[in-house]
Amino acid sequence: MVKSQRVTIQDVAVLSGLSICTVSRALRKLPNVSENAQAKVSDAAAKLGYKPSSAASRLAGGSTGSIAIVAPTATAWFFAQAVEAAEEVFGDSGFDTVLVSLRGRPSVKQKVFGDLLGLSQRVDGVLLLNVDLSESEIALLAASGLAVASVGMTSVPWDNVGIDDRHAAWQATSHLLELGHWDLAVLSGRETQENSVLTAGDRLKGFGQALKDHHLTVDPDLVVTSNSTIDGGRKAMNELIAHRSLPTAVFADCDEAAFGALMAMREHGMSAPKNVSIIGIDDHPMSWFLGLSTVAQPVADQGAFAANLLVDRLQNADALNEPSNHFLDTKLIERKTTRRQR
Amino acid sequence: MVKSQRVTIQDVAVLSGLSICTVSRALRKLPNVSENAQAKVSDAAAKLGYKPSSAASRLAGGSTGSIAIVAPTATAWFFAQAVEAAEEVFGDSGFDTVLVSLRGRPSVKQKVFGDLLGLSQRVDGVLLLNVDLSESEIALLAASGLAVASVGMTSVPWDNVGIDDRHAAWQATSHLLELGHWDLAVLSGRETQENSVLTAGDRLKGFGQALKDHHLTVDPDLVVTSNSTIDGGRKAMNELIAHRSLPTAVFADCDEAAFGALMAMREHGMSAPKNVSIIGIDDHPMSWFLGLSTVAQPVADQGAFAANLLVDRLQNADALNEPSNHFLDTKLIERKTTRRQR
DNA sequence: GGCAAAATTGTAAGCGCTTACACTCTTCTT
DNA sequence: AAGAAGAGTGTAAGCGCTTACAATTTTGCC
Repeated sequence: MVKSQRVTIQDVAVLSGLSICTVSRALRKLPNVSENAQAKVSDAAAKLGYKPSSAASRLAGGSTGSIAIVAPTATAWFFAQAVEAAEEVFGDSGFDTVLVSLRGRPSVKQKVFGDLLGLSQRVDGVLLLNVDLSESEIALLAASGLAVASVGMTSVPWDNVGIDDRHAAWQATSHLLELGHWDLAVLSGRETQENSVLTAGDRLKGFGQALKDHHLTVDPDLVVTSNSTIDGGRKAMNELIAHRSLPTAVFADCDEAAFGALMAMREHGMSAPKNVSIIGIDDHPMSWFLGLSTVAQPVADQGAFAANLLVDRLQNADALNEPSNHFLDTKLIERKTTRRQR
Repeated sequence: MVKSQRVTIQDVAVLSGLSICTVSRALRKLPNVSENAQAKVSDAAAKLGYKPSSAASRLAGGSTGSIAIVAPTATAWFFAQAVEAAEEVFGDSGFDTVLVSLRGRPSVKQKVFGDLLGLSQRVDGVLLLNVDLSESEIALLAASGLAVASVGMTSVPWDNVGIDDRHAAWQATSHLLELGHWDLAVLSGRETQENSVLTAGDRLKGFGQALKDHHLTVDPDLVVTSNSTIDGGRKAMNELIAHRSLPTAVFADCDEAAFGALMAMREHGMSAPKNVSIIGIDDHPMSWFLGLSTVAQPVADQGAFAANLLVDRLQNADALNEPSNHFLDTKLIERKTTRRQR
């Protein structure tokens, strides 16, 4: 069954009584192969347990059968989720998944251009998750010949899927406003090169828009910038409590920051929604646990969707349709950290 | 700088004025290359920005330059952490990381033997994270010619690193006992084929050992089996509260189960440590947030350590030392969910 | 029925690298 | 000082696959 000696295309050719060339074409389901030949080849291949050598295939100009996923990190909930979903799609489509975690190093560029354009020899395509790329980097990638797709990126010349961050923030903020809150603070993620939280800006805009829709204006003193982490949220909330005025409600632009805020409150003997209402964005599994109101975004779906788009491009290289940009729906989930302001 | 035309070994050979063969050897730092030649080659390669083609290398019998990480899932905190740590080590050593997530499918075997032994053509080595393998599968893998290392597996014929699960459970349980608790329940992870919680059995033993050391015996009615998830822990705790007797302290064999237990208590108007003391194992980032007492295990370290072991094997194929088994230290972290029983 | 066009299949030349093996030079031996 | 042993280098034969292009068979049509 499991042969120690490699089964090559040659063996299949001999068994099926056809030439290597025909076998190669049949295996890849190229046109100009008779049904007869096709059948013979499939049979022979199955009987022999033939598996093409990706190395040979690649070397000869074919595909590598693998796709790279590039993410800022693999540990954060969002990315772990998206990576796994994408990996599943790739696996099911017969691709190996090569994981590249940037880990917030300064060598992002080097990774992308040293390895990634170096990667172009090893993978057929790249799935970018929230990677912060410069104009020129985008251009280079687009010209690399690699199939590219992304999650959570905007104005890129390839398929992208994400959520409407402005809208999500608007939803969260509007919820607060509709509960009668008008004194709002926002915990806004920093837009850094390193951590590539590309979404923070849009979310802040959505917050502003919601206020505007209710004829309110943003109080700059209640916009506190923080890292999109538990600790970042905690520090930001402490800042708010200690050095600024306490609003009646807080919009954290991601759930992890909201957790931190919750924690900071607890440290000051306060709790939500008793003293302050709090809402986040994400619907992290812990949010349910903590009763955090939030705007849910489909994470695995985004990864899977983008992965499918990429696989489609790879498999139907002929259909050269325009790059598409998809927005998945977000949904307000009201739990226990927000309540009506009396 | 970035050439569109591939730089091959041939180019390096020409520039350095040596033959392809010598270049190949110099590049791989094989013996029988003069320092002079070595220097010329390095220079030329650097000047040209030469990167070997892994496909060609592989095809010609060399290495693929990539390593597979096989894990039951990539999303769980433990695995995400370990995967990232290992990926970093591999990346730094010049290897690509191929991620294979089993996702608890019934096709584990197929993955491992269809793909993985299929993978043997695509990777140089495999890092197994807590994968539940049968005897014969282990044997096959060991005979595959692939370099193998693992995290959290026992009695395998390759390098392994993990924690002493019995001891960790013993530490957690002893903590409870020393606080004066003698009426203990345990939330024990199920040992399933699918989820491959290989550690549950050992942890249960450690629990029993601690009791024994204090001249107590395990009450079967207070051993409740659950999935190692938040929801699993919640259900288990509910079971305890609703249908069995309530102990004064609970040892959950992982932090996530402890979270669920905490939640179940809250649903019944109880809290830790007021009504029941609770301790877990892991030191999940949320544990700090929730004040959960626990036994910390170094997760990233385990991944990195095992990854290094694997890379060493690959790079020093000559040093054929025995497979080693390493246990990393675990540490009791006392927080707020455990207190002295009066 | 005969010939061009279309469909199918085969031939052979690589892809970029590794590696046995052959070949030069250097060093040691004795 | 001559031959053996070794160090350093080059030659050439693949690894298993893809792909022009050539060869062959089939089909369609006047």
